Amino acid sequence: AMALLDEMKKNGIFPDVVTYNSLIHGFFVSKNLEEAQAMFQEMKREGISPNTNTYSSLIHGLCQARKLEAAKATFHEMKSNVIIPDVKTYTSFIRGLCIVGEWEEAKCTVHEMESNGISLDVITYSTMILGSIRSGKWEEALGIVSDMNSRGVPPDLAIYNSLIHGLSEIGKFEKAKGVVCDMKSKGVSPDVVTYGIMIRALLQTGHWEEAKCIFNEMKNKEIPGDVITYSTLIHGLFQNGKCEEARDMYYEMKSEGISPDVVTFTTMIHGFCGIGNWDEAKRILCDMREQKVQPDAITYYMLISALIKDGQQTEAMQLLEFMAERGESPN
RNA sequence: CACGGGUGGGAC
Repeated sequence: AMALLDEMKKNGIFPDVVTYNSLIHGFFVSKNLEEAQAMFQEMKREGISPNTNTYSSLIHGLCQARKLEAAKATFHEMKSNVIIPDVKTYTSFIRGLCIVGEWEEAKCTVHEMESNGISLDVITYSTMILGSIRSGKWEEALGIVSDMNSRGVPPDLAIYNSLIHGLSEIGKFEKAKGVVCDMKSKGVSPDVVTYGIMIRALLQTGHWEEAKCIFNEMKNKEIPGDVITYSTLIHGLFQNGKCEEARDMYYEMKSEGISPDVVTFTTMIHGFCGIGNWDEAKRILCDMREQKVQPDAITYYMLISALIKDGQQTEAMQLLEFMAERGESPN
């Protein structure tokens, strides 16, 4: 990108605000914070005035990198240069505040944007909902959802999923179920992710039979499970001591034409090693090899620990060497 | 021109 920039300058095509905005954005997404900021300084040196998008990119990049002080300073600079922030500028900044846990400050910023005549859009609301959940304010999150409904900005699938996920994570599973009912009644259909969240939550709380019911419900709704759904089920069934059921899921997914991936294989092998069923574990390893799925660092870690726990230190060492030979570096 | 949010799986 820099070579191209040089080339254009040499050919007398001078970068404008759009060029610089692209560069700033590009450097931020490639995590080159200093370069991004250098581009901002360069454009100002060259007498090119930053616009709303320039500041939005900077604020977004700085917030993403958790440089909130710098983001605040940039936002301040923007306003003092009378560049008007838009909904995206505000949303990026609000998200940054939420990321670092400055929930009250985030709410103040929302008031500020509203008093400047900028309405929250679905993404701003989404940011606030996630922020409230992460600050432990799940009641506020639910309140924002009802605000959205009354203000004619209905929550989308992403918002419902993040809410259901957040509530499940903090053990508010009944509330999560309530949200699933709400979304259905508002005509937003749960997708494979929604079901995945519910299935995982049920399995983690020991409700494996109910998890299977939900899985059947999704199949009846013609939402086919994918490799993640099956891996979640397999893992959870093993955790619940339902090894036969887990194995059935493995064969079911294969018969559905869904190829197990490295996570599925690792989960299966881990499950069988955990109960000392080495024969089954080996069978899965063979399947994995046949399917040409490469073990990753986690697979090796799991196998090596299983061998050590079984007193097979020599084999564990051999596996470590093998892993290195295969170009997989131990973590 | 570019640009903002969110969503499920494995070892520890």
